[in-house]
Amino acid sequence: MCKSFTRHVSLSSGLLRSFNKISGLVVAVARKRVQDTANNYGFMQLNKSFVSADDVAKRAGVSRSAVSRTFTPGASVSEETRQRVMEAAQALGYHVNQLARGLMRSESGIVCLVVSEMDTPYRARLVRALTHELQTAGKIAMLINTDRSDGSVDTALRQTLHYRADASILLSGLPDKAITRLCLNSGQRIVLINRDDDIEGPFRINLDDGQAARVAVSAFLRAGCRHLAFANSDVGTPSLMARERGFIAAAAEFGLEVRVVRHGNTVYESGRKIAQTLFTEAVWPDAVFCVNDLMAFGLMDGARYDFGLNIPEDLCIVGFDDIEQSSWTSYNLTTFSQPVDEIVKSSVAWLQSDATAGRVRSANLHAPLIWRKTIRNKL
Amino acid sequence: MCKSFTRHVSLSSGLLRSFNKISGLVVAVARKRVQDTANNYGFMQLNKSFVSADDVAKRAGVSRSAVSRTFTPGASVSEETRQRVMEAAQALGYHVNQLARGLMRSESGIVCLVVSEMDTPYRARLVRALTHELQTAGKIAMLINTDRSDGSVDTALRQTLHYRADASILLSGLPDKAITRLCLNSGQRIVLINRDDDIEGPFRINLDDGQAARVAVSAFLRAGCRHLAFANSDVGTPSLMARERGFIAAAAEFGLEVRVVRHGNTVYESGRKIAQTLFTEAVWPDAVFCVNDLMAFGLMDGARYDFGLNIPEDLCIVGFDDIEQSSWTSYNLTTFSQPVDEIVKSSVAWLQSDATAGRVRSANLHAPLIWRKTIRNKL
DNA sequence: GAAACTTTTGCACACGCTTGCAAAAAAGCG
DNA sequence: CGCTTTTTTGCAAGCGTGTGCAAAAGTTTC
Repeated sequence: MCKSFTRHVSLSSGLLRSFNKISGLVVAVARKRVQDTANNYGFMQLNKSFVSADDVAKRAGVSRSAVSRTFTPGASVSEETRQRVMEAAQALGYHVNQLARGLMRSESGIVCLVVSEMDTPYRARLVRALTHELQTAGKIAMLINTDRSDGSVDTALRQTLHYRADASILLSGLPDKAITRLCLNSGQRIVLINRDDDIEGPFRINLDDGQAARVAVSAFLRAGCRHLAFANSDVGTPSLMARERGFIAAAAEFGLEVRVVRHGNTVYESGRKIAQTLFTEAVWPDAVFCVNDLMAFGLMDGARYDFGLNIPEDLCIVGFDDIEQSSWTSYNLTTFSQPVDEIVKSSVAWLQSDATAGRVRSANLHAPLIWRKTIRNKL
Repeated sequence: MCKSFTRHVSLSSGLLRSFNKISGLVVAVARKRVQDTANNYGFMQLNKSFVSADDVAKRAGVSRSAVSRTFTPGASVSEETRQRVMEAAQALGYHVNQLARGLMRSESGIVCLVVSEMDTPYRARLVRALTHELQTAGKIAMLINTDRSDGSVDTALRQTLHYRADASILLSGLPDKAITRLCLNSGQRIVLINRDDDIEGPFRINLDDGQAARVAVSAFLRAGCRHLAFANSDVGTPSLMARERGFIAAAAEFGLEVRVVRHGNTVYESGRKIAQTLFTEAVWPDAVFCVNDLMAFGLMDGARYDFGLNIPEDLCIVGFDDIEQSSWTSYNLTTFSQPVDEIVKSSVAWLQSDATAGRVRSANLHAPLIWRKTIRNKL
């Protein structure tokens, strides 16, 4: 309200400003007094709501440009004024307003992570690694949760436009092509992780799912398994379907059929359900490739506790992701490892690469098999 | 570079703008051509890098204020102009620049989540729920990872100032008091989740750890346990220490001593290690309160696979957090449930509450015990 | 149809910052 | 010391938005 008051006083900009600051100061002191009446914070209250470069300039006795240059790497400032500015900034608790800076420069430094079900172990790990890497690259992550159903990815991408994000990284869902193009036209860069599609423009990171599936088949065969099954979710994500196709194809090369069961999401419960399906049929599988570790755990628990099977003696299992729980002794799951570090590094590297170069369009990474205890050595 | 060129052409603002737009268009087309030479995107290239309210105004034949008011809820615009504006905005792909809006209004709509080890199941769940709730409240979450060691929380809080966040929610770590005060003075609101401290100003959410510990003790006693142990990490987080103190005190009321073991972080491995410590001693505990579910799993696996114990016959266990894995059959852990929904709701509600009211300072929530299978019924 | 009132609209300034430009200061040089 | 070259500095315009104010347009009332 003191703001609106200063509005219709017609003074020179300088006078108005200092008046504004003084009245702001009064408010701050008053507010503080309510909170801790006992203490005497007289000195600390010198900063108003948010300290601006103007304030620092005034205190250091230099122009605002000097302040700006002090905080702009590579700008021309003499060592002396830089010192003075830094000192004043320190005293006042000044921080460059990135919002305003982003307004002038074309980049905001913001990168949006678009992700649903982010408490899934694999996703959580990815988000952690991404935020870390982005931070060390001088960027900051905005997290957009697309859990709710209403065309959420598109809404999310629109959000990224609101905040003028430099880039968006999609860990889940696929946007409408029109929206994608809108983002690209707005100068935004887009990274798709494990969600292959045919849109031109985004950087796509994928794993060699087919290759992994082949490795799984030969591992099962070496263990003497003959009845292969594949546990998938029924959402039909491209990378999951690629694993399924690869597995079936590789098995076919050895003249084996694959019992495919698809159910629900890629979660523990689904694996559990699939175990019930598989082991109430006439012929039981002796090897199951689970499209994801969580489903593998559900399947293992189902096999063990509902049907009394021993793993790996009666049943061999392979998962995918190598989440932390896979190394827990209760599961000790043989699984394919998501190269999280590589994914993250290549994403951020691409974001920082020269926009005009535009050579690289995608990365294909390898997921190595981590051997633990859910595939027996021999028959 | 075409930008820098327009800079030293001295034209009227209007002309300069349209020139800028045209040259931007040329660049966009050129860039696009490289990508998909086959297609003809002639029409779609009409939008330059980022569409501004000016562009929309020009196209709709109204003033820029009209555009602004159209996108400002509760502003005075006639239905007719609103229509025209919306139409133009749609056609051009206009999105309000929240950065600029945040510059004018005092609030940016940004809320920072400060968190380390965010791939921990409990933290991940909290982050997911928080981002969701913030979004439905019209705010957006910025994620700040404080994994690296260098005074990271303080650095993080400084980051939140850079982006003029309206608020920060701390899920891990505790900031220096000076920094906290700086944030508060800058008009930022702070929420501390499960990290009690004595700073005046932030909103603090805590659980009744002492009460939970008492419940655990009586549950163990009812099961006939007599040798109580407490598995803690050695980082000394306040809430963890509160659980420890509460457990010891409650046991003391029944004349029982507690064997306390502290080790490492609150992770699986630490629980595993603690099992090795406990079961290589002369007298074995028959009940262990683990400060967190992850440690409980490690301890269970250690007890089962390293020492051949049966749970709950030989050993009763209680955890804390009720993460998803606790309900998996391999563990089936009896544990205290973090009231994530309540935590999230009360945080966001406080953020939206009137700043000047300032009545509420903290919330104390209840963590109910979820009964599963790691405490036996009777002796 | 004029007066009184309400709604809508455009102008212009402000938000906090960057940056090109030209003037001022400092440094180098013969 | 004067001249040239380099570095530093302040000015002012601009980024894209919100909003008070007053003028314009529309509406009601008598």
